[in-house]
Amino acid sequence: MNLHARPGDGPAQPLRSDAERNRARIVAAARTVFRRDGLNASMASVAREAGVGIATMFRRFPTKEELVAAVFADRMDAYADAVGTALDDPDPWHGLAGFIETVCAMQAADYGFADVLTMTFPTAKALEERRNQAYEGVVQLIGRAKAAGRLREDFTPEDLVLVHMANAGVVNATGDAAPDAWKRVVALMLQSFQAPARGPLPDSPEPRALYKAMLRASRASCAPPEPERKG
Amino acid sequence: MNLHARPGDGPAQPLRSDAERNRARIVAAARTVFRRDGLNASMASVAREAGVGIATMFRRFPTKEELVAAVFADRMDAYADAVGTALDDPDPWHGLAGFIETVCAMQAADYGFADVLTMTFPTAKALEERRNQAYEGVVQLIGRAKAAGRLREDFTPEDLVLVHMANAGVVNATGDAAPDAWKRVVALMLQSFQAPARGPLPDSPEPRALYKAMLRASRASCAPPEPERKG
DNA sequence: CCGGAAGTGGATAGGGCATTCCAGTTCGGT
DNA sequence: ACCGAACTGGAATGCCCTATCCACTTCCGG
Repeated sequence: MNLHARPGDGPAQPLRSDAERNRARIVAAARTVFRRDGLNASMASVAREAGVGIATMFRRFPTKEELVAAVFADRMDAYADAVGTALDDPDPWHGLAGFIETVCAMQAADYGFADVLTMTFPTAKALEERRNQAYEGVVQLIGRAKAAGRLREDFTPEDLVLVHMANAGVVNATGDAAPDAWKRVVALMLQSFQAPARGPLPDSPEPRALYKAMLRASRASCAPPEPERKG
Repeated sequence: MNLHARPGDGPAQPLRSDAERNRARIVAAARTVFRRDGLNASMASVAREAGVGIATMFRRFPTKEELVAAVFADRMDAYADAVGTALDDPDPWHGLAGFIETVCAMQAADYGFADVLTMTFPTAKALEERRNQAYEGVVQLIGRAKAAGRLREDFTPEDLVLVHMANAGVVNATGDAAPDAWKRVVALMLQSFQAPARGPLPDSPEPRALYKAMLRASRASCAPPEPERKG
């Protein structure tokens, strides 16, 4: 699971042992905090949780995006793996449905990841690469499920993102007061994905528009309060 | 539309004319700000938008909940009215579907209202009364649509709240980058609500649990940052 | 075991937000 | 026109957040 992989993961000279230790503590703390509070958690709160000075945070992770990338690398791996598993399923519909359920469960278990799936982080190369990799798998999966006549013909890959957004909404709103509510919503969506379609749908959003939306959201989380606009 | 109705709307002696004018400006400003930024907008930003001193805000609306109640009174009226319209429809399924579309459109047009529909504000009597009134209408509507054999039998009133939460998630995530994405999600959900059901669903959340969730959310928006928990 | 590079945390600047206080202003009945 | 009550805005307090700086500490190769 690449526990020691760092963003650049490259030639940059290795950290001194104590620095490496602190780095790990920071990532672990961030994992906890993001899971609990979502991506809106502050850098400061992560530093506190890690028991480390604020400066240490910023030296190691100058931007929240880098921290997010480090924290969710393994979740993204699991996400990509889940697509692989789905592709291995001899029944493509069963594979797709299982994949969607699995991923939504991951969102329910980690508020931070719920957010991550509705955003895009252009500078987090490794993360986005995994996402694209998963995307390609999903496209295949969709094609096969349609070919098998189990998935409605007008289903698009963008619909998957919409599912993530809707699920994030339910998960965030219900919290642990109704921890299983998302399952019902996801089941409902899955049923309407089945072929034959019960009716036409409004157009799927343009991929570019959706990308813009995801970008906007990540910027809102990772570089917040602008000077405040005036009338 | 009760433009001049105030929360208590009662015997409390009338405001001085200048105070009343400021009050109106505050409510108008809050309407604008909440619509644009959702309920997380700060009291301070509303005061700025209104061009009024901060103290004036707090004297008139000591809690954000009261401001929210004043601002969304008319939206809640429209919400209740929409149920009435739906009940007048000779085709109960058509009525229900139209209602859901209408309300989700209201959410898309007003981020603040999108939030309001996923929260509950115990002290805002008028608001909650309207909500309950709408709720009763919805229960009837559901009954009729089931009786007409058009709505799946396991549909519950709580599902409507889940729709609001999911829709809020989509609306918030897409913003104006993909302003119509919600329509597709809502259409999908509607199709899966149709009878006959395509399969069983996980249980609907308990009404009490859902209430707790909605309460939690409103508290998060109206009385935020607790001291920060420690490890 | 020693010295410099690497690393550390606290202090600090700069900004936002909620909330309270108060000296000055405006309203409106007489 | 007057005067007290009602009302006003800004200043002050206290907290949290991002980001940077810097004097001090720790590591580790020679």
